[in-house]
Amino acid sequence: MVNLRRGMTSKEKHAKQKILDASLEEFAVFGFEGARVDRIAQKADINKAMIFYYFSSKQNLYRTVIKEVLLDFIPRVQRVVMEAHTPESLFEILPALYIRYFSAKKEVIKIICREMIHSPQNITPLMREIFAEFPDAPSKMLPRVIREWHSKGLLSESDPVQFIFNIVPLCLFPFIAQPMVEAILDVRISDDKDFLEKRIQSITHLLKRGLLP
Amino acid sequence: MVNLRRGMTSKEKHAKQKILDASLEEFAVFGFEGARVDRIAQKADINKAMIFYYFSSKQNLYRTVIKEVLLDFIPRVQRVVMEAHTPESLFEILPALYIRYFSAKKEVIKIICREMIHSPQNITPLMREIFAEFPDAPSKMLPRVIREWHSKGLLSESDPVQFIFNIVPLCLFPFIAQPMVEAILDVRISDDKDFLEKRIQSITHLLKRGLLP
Amino acid sequence: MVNLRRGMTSKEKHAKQKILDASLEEFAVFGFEGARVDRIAQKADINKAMIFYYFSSKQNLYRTVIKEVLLDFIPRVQRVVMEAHTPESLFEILPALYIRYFSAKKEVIKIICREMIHSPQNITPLMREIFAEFPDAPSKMLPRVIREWHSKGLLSESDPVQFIFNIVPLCLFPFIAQPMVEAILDVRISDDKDFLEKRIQSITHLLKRGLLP
Amino acid sequence: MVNLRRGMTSKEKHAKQKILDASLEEFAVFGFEGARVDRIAQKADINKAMIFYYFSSKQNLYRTVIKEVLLDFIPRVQRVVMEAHTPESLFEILPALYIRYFSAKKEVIKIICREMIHSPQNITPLMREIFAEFPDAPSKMLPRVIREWHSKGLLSESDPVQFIFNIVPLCLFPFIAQPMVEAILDVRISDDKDFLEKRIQSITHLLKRGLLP
DNA sequence: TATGAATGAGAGTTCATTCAT
DNA sequence: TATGAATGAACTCTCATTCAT
Repeated sequence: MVNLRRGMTSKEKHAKQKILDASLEEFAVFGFEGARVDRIAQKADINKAMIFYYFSSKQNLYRTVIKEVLLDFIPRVQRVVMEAHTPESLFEILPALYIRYFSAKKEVIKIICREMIHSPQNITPLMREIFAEFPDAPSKMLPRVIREWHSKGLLSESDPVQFIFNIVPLCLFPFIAQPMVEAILDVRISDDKDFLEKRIQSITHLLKRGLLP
Repeated sequence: MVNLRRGMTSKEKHAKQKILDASLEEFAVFGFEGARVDRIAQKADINKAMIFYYFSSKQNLYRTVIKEVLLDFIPRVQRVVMEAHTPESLFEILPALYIRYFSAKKEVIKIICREMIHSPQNITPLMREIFAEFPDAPSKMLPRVIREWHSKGLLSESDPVQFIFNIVPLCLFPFIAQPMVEAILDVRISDDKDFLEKRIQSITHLLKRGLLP
Repeated sequence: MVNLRRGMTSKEKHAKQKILDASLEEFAVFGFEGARVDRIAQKADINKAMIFYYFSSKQNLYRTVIKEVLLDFIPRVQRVVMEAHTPESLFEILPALYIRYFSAKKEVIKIICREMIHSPQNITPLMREIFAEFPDAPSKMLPRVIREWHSKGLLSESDPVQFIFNIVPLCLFPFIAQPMVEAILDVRISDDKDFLEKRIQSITHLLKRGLLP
Repeated sequence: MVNLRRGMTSKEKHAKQKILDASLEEFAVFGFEGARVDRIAQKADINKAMIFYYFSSKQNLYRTVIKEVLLDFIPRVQRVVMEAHTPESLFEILPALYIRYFSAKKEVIKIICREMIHSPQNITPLMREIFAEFPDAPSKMLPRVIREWHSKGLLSESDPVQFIFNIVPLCLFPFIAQPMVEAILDVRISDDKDFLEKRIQSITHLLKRGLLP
C-alpha cells in the first residue's frame, strides 16, 4: 500500500491515513459494494466507528479514495503530455509511464476501471474537477497539440478522440486482460520487469509505426 | 436484453430465460455484489423464489449468466480468427466484429471486465473450459498461425502474447474508457453508427500500419 | 422401514404408504420442525404435491404417522399386561417386549420421546383416544390389577404411578441414553442380540428383586 | 430461568447473559429447528442483531447453551458419585440430586434428551470434553468403584453399563414420560414437592432392594 | 478521539403450500 | 392421480451506521 496523501497533522495522519490505505486495497479488491467497513477497520487496525468519524459514510470514504487516486495519477500524465514536443517522444514516454505506474499500483487501475464500468456518472465529474484545476486545460490543450502535429505532418491521426482511444487502452488494459490472455493462450504471464519492458517496447513500436506518418 | 439461449422447451423458456435476461442486465449495471435478487425478480416479473428454484443461489445464477455470455461471444471470435488467412484480413474483420458486437451488447463487456478485475480466478477456468471444447484449441492454433505469418514475413510481431495485447484492448476498451475520454476532452462521445465505423477504421488502420511489415 | 399399515386398495397403498414410511424415518431423524417435505417426497419417490393431496398438511401427516406408530405399539403392551397374571410374569415379559420392539423400531421410540418432550399436549390426547378404544381401559384396569396384586402380597409397590415410572423408563431410555453412557464410560455399546438380552435380564432382575415383596 | 454463568464483567453480563437465558428456554420448548431467533431476541429484550454479534450464528448459540447446561449439571453428579463411599449412600443421594435438580430445571433435561435423540454426534463429544477435564475421569473411576463394590459383596451388579442404565433412566425419564403416564392412567400428575419426594423414595427403594445383595 | 455495544433496514434463502395442467 | 411451476411468508444473517461512555 502506498501513501498517496501529504500534509496533515501527525496524529490525524495516523488514523485517517491508515483508513485511506486500507480502503484503497479493500475497494480495489472487492469494489464498492463488495467492500466491508468492518474489514477496512480491521486492516487499518482502528475502531470501526472512527471511519464514520472521519469520513461520515462509506460512500464518502470511497469518493475520497478515488479522488486521492486520481490526484496522484492524472498530474503525472498531464506533465508527460506537456513535456512531449513531438508525437515520437510522446509515444516513447507515455506507455512507459503508464505501464510502470500501474504495475506498481494495481489497486489504482482496478478502482478506476470499476468506476468507469459501473458509475461513470460518479467518476466523470471528479475527473473534470481535477482537470479544471490545471492551468492549461487538457480539453483545450490536447486537441490543439494534436491538430498542430497533424497539420505539421508529424501525425497521421487528426481526431483527438481516436488518438486517445488508440493509446490509453494499450497501456491500461493489459493489467486487466491478463487473465483472459492467459486463458486463451494457456500460459502464465509473469509481471516481472522484463515482461513489462517488452510490453512497453511493443506498444511504442505499434504506435510509432501506426500513427506516425 | 438479448436472448443468448437456444433450444429449450417453451415452458422452461419463460421463467428461466426471463430470469437470465434480467440477471444479465442487473449484473452488468450493478456488479455481483451490487445486484439485488429482488430487483432481478421484479425485472423478470416472476416470484423471487423462482430464482432459487431454477438457480439455487445468486452465485450460481451469476456463474450461469457469465457462462452464457462467454458461450455466445467466444465462438464468434474463434470463427473469425480461423477464417482469416492473412493478418491483413484479420485486422479488417476482427475489430469490426468486436466493436459491433459489444456496441450491441454493452452488458456483456461490462460483466467480462468486472470479472477480470475482481475475480479472475473465477472467469479464467470458465474460459479455459470453453476453449477446451473447440476442435482446434486457440492456445495451440494461435501461436502456430502467428509464428507462421511471422516467418512468412507477413507480420512484424512474433510474440502471441504481445500480439493479443495489441489487438484486444483497442477493441474492448473504448466502451469502458468512454467516460474518461469524455472528461479529458470535455466532449460527448455518441455511440452512433458513424462513430463506431470510424473507430473500426482507426483500429484497422493502426494495426495494419503498426503490425504488418 | 417397516410397513405399519394394512388394508387399503393396492394403488393407493403404494403412494400413500410410501409417504408414510418415508415420513416415519424423516420425522424420527429430524423431528417435526427439522423434517422437510421435499426430502420426504424424495425418499418416497413421489411428487411433493402428492403429500398434500393425501395428507393435506405436514402437521396432519405427522399426526398420522404418530397415530400409526401408537396403534402398532400400544396394543402389544396392552396385550402383555392383560395376559400377565402375576407381577413376576409381567416383569419377565414386559421388558423383553419393550426392548426387542424398540430395538427393531428405533424411529418409533425417537418420535414418541420427542413428542413427549416438545408437545405433550399433542400426544396425550392421541394416546387417550387409542386407550379409549380398548374394551378394558388401562386407566381402570391397571390400578385395579396393581392394587389387587399388592393386597394379595404379590407386589411391594401399591401406587400405579410409581409402578409405571419404575418400569417404563428402564425399558425405553437405554435407546436414548446410549450415547450419554458411551461418553461417560468411554466405550462403544453395541446393540447386538447379546447385549439386548443382557439388558433384558438386568431389568427383569432389578424389577423382581426391587418390586416383589 | 436460571443464570448458569459466573464471573463476567457487568456490561457483558447484561445482553449476553440475557440472550443465553432466553435461548435456554426457547430451545427447551421448541428444539433447535423450532426455535426462532426473533423470539429469543424478544424474550431477551435485545436487538436481534446482538445475538449474532455475540454468538455469530444460531448453531453456535445453541452449542453454547448446551455447553453451559452440561457444565452446570455434570460436575454436580460427578461430585455426588465421588463422595458416595457405599452403593447404599449412592442410591440415597443420587436419585435425590437428579430429581430435585431437573424438577428445578426442566429446560435442561429437555435439551439434553432432545440432543441425545436427534444429534448424539453433537452432544457426545461435548460430554467427553467436559469429562476429560475432571481429575479422575469417570470412564476410569466408575468401573473401578463398581467392580470394587461388587467384589466386596456390596453390589449385585458388576457391569458398569447395566449399572448406569438401571439408575439414570429412573431419574431422568419421569420428567419426560409424565404425559404418557397421565394418558395411560388418566390422571393429572402434579410435580409438587410431595410427589417428587415420593418419587425419590420409590427409586431409592427400588435400587436398594434391586441392586444391593 | 476512541471504543464496544446497539440498531434497523434489508439481504439472500428456505419451505410449506397451492395452482394449472 | 400426478407433475413442475409458482407463491408468499418467514427465517437466518449482514451491514452501514449511531450511541453512550
